Amino acid sequence: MDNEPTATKDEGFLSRMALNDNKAGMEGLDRDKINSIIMESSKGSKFYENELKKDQQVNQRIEKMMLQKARITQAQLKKAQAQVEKMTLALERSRDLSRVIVHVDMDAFYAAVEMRDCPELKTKPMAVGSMSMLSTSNYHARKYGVRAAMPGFIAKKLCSDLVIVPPNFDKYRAVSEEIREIFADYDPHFLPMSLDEAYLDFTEHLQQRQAWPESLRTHRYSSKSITTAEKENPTPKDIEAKKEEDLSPVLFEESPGSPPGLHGSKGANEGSELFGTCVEEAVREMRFRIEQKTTLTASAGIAPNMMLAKVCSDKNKPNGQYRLPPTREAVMDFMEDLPVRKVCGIGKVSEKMLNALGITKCSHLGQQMALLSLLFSETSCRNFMEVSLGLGSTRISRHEERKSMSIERTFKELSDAEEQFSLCRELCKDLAEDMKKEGLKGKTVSLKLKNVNFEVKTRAQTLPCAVAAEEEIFAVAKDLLKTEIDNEGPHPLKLRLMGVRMSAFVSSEDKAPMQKSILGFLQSGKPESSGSSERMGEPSHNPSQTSQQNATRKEEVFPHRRKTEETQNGGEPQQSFFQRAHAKRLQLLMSSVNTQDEGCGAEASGIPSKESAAALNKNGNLVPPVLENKEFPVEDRPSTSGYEPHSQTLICPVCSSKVETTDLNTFNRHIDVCLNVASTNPKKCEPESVQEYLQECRELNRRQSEADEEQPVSSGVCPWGGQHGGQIQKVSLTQSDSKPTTSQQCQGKRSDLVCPVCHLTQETDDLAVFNRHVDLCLNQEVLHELKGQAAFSQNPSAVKNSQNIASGNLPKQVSKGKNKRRGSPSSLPSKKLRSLGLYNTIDKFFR
DNA sequence: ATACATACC
DNA sequence: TACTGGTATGTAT
Repeated sequence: MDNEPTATKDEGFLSRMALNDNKAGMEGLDRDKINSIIMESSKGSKFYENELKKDQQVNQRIEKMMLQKARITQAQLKKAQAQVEKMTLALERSRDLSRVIVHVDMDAFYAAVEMRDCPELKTKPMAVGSMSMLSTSNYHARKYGVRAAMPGFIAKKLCSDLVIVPPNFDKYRAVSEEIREIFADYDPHFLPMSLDEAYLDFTEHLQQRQAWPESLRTHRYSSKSITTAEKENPTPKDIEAKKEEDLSPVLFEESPGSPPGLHGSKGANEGSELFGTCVEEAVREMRFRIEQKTTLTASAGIAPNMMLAKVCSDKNKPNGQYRLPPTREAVMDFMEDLPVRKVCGIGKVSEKMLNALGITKCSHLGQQMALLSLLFSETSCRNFMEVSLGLGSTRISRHEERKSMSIERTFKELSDAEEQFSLCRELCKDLAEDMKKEGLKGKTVSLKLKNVNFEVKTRAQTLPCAVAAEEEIFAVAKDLLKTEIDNEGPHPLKLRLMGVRMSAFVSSEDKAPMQKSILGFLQSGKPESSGSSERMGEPSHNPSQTSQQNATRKEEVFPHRRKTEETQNGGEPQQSFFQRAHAKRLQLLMSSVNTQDEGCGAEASGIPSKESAAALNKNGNLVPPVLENKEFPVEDRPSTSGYEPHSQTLICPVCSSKVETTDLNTFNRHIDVCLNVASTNPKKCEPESVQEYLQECRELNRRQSEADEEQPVSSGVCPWGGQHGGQIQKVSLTQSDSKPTTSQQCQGKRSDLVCPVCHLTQETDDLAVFNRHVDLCLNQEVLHELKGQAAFSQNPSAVKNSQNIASGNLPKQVSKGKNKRRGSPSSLPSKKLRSLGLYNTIDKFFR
């Protein structure tokens, strides 16, 4: 009594820790005893503590929800009710009972495979997995509460006789192939959910099946299953018996199975069985064939949609099937008492939250929709509503493209930074391998860390260009990791898991080169006159040239980007110079990052990759970070732009993405990563080369400074106004003095527009004129870079004050950085070097 | 876009 | 001794 609070807490907590007898069949277990063993085994562990913590968080979420609920007025509820009813009607109208969806699920798959291949196991409680984690258990073991996702050492406490078999995934895959062959006979478009599970649309099959002769519906008992029997000439009856003998041990004695009456060989030849034409017969036939082929049993659910089929397949598991008739009434009856937890997608947490609202059965969902609509997100609500009505997908579609690929590893305890980095590299290597296998390239790299207290952290960075190579991934991952290590201050990160994930894959078309656009741009040959109207993503209007080198490159350049731009701009180039500059940087990045054949390799477009990769580095350094400004069209820059002093979002000058931090170190690290990625190269530069190169750069920089003095740069007005030859301007959070005031922006009475490319002040108030200038600068840069010219000898003639673009242009930086990284400074044309001027940048790279 | 949580197998 | 690994998606910022 006095420890009532504790008891209460434990009570709720049990829902998290305790075994879930909800999904699998373990009725009549000594649940309390099992739970107490589980708790005993867990208590005090880091894992347990973390689970407790998570549970508290859920409780808080629930509290918050309850508070929200308390604040709901009758009027709100009434209004919500009206909407819910409308919605319900609409959903009801969409109800489609015409499809026959089947969900098939192998019984205790991994365990069953192992038992099949090792008969001694059949009589024992066993599980597949390790002392740390089990992936499946057989039905003997389940009686003890041993189940999937339970650590083996706890399972051992529940059942000391438990045999733990390490997994043989190759074997499971092979079996999976076998059953999938059968699935395909019933639905060639079946949707596999895992090795042992799939959705099938039986609708078509059933239509055809009606006309099938018996011969097509007759299936022999395979010799395989008989092999295990001792009989030489088994009769069907013997086989039935044998089946019971051989397979039942896998299952509970009280296994529902198929009704014996349905089995048998009525009307069939000896050693074979005839199946009818109805759904149930067809599904039973499929399961029969699976069993004959693999000696493993499957369970199935038959229903008008996927959600229901899934629940149904669980109903008579193991080795059974359940059909829900396709009538609204049957469906609604079925949902009536169905616990919400049974529904796919409603897990522990959702269940707990719903329970807190008194919702335990699916019918409650329907009754409480008005309330739910005020407490949950639209997506959740919609889902709840569909569930309550027994609705679900009626068409199964093969999964589209994968969205991410990842690898993670759990290990003992890793606190040494060096080891962490090398582990990280390992992961990147393996991931890169996997990516290569599927020919994927992604833009987002995520790092996942779990410390010894089981606290999980993820850190991600999105690049402007898709990458796939180990080095490219590692460049990002290692920096994310470094940031975390640094953030941990003097203490080491004590990790138990590390993972790396790639996502934001480019679609296959997008993998095609973007640099073609640069080429096309070049080839279009009229940069001056049409510079500002020739968008970066625009494909060449005269595809004539590059074809030899780019035989494989299609002229579909930058497809999705172009689409976007056209949509937004109505085909007219109305981007701000920032947008255009961004596009340009992207292109440069694309051509420099991917120095390999595929993707947007520079070589493919005829740009020597050495030079282009360098461009990246320089690029990044040249362009100082910018405070965020979402809109940014110069023409109508809102007064609330990122120029406001209080703005705290920084924009990376390299990748142009927002960096959500106010920590300048973090921000700078981000920039480092971008730069590193761009210039990724496993090889280190030789020291002499480096020295030599730096020397040259300093020299150039000196000359440049002199030149700059003749063309003073208005300081700081333009966020890109890198006055120091492109050194990265460490952003200070108090930049108010360097930002134009609102009134300046609005009144436009200023002559302080600075070209972000050439860094020269443009004496014009006319934004159109200014934009034209920037266009020309950008175009010229690209042109000259691609033509291998060292510096711009010409200036956009249309705009005054545009001479001497040399010091800060992006392409030159590209050349420089890359060369440096490649460790082949000698190959760097001195002309190019001359145009660099940014030894600080270089320095940074070499440090 | 990023971080974190939930869910499923 | 010991509580996974891979993917998708939802929620919140």
